Amino acid sequence: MPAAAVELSDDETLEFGELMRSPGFLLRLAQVQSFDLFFDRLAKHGLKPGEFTVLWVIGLNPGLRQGVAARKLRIKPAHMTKLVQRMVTGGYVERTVPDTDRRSVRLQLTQKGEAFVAKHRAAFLEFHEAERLDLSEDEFDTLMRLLAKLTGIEGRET
Amino acid sequence: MPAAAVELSDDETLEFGELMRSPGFLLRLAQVQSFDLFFDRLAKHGLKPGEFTVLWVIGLNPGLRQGVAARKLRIKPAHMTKLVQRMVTGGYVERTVPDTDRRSVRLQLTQKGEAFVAKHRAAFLEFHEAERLDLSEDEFDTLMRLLAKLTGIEGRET
DNA sequence: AGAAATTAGTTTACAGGGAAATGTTTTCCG
DNA sequence: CGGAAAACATTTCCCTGTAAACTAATTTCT
Repeated sequence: MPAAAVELSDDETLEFGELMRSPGFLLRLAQVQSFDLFFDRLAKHGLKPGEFTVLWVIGLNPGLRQGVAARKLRIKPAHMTKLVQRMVTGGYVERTVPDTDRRSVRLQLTQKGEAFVAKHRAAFLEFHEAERLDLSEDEFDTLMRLLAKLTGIEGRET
Repeated sequence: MPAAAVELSDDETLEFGELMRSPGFLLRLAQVQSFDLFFDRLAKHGLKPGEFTVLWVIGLNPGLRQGVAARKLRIKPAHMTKLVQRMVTGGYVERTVPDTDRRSVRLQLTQKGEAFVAKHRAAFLEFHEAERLDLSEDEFDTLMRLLAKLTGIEGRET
């Protein structure tokens, strides 16, 4: 073998090159990490990120149309159907078909659903803090703002 | 019906509440969006984000150990095995089991693999720009920096 | 009004990725 | 040295989420 073995990455340090400028790549990494953390912290409460998010949003927007929720939360309609079915079966959500447009479905929390959200609200909010990892408060705010802008999301008021 | 119908979200505007401060939520939204854009732009080149990323990284780190790649790219070992198998079958990647440690597997691109990466490099880099959407250059840089910090990633030099 | 097109949600059939168990090879340590 | 434990990758099985086709209701066009 020649004198200098090819710059071999036998250690744990990797060259990423332009990947470090790739939003898609970094976003995926960050999201997977955040997901793992979520399970570490909240799985014991019986929370799954998608399901709890949907309950949360229905709670804040009673009478929400199922399709609107799917679009805004970027959940595919087919999947949303299953999610909602599970939540209805579990007794957390109620479906209503309004007379004005009988194609659509409106969602609202049952009392059990309200109670569930209320019960886990604190753990959920606290988790946001954990996710900051070692970002300063400013950095965290900036990150939230940029992600919101990137996704074109806009909540009402706060 | 009573005078003021419950604050009904029959329109398309949604209240997210504290979700707007949830990294996990915003990261997922951003990542799904980025993914969709990737397919819009690059599916015609036959590129899938995961696969191309792996090829890219192997190209930059010849002799990379499969397990290290899995850890760094946050791909589960089981999935990495399948990915690599496909790429070996396709003739893009070569696997070598070194004599010094016959448990491990080292990866490198074949000529075909090199050619493939070279061919699509431009489209891939250009895509990063598209992903900026309407972020300014400063905002984009900041976002990349914060995501890198959040994930604790570090490439060698730039 | 009545056919055509659009919108909403569901069903079915399938692919992608994950957890757990397995088969090897290597390291640790008495 | 030799057996236990660890490291690495693969295989098997399962679950989540997706695409595509479908049913039902509503709107549009003439």
